[in-house]
Amino acid sequence: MNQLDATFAALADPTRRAILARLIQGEASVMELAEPFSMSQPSISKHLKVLENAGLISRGRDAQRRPCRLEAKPLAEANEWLERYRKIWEGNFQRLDALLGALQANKPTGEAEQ
Amino acid sequence: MNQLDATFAALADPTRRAILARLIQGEASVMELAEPFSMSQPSISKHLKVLENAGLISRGRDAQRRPCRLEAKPLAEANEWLERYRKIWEGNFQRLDALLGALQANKPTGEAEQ
DNA sequence: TAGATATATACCCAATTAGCTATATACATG
DNA sequence: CATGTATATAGCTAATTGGGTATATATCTA
Repeated sequence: MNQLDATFAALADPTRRAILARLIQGEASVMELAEPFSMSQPSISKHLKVLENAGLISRGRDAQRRPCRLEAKPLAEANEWLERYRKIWEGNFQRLDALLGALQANKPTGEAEQ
Repeated sequence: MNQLDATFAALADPTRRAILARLIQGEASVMELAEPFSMSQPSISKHLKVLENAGLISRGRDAQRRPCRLEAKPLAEANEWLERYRKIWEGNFQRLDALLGALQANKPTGEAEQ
């Protein structure tokens, strides 16, 4: 599994995304990370292992604690991959803007706009 | 499965990312999309279904063909999610820059730098 | 050294996934 | 209408995943 595979796979789980979001505020122990979830400690440890294997977190040692910290570089790579598509979605948003403009100017059509 | 789950899960596969990359150039039929891969046609159809369910492509009808086109909006959402982390990785890159600067100024340390 | 606390590992299970082959469906054309 | 072309679906399998419980390991502290 290459880096991008691992990064996107790790991000595909909401528990793992929430853990990463928490780590924006700084290091945290497994207990602290587990607290918001109604999930067993081993399950959280498993999620942390997925994140660690993907290079999205690294871990230290503080007595019994193994504090986790965010390693954002793989996220930067994922972001770069997504950047290739930016022109396209901005194009789409322009079209959406145009549609919204038309709807304001004229009567609403009631048409699905998906 | 929410939108972000579905988007990231879809992006976790290199075949699917390659298909999306191909679609930047414009619409393509299933045959055309399958051509670069040594993979059966049904397997490609399955990947396309994953992309479609994630809202990353939509499909038309042109005689027997079901042309696929890119729908980049969910990618924009994924990008927005990643933007939260930008400050952090840019911080890391600064630190890396600082390290590189130090290495240029002084002697290399030979230390592992991850 | 004997707990207590924090974390990891082993193992089980059900669901999902990614591939395959065989077959069905949709449409075009001779 | 018969055949060819494009695509989808069904059904199989092996591997992976995400959850759980029980237990092991590591470290502090009394």
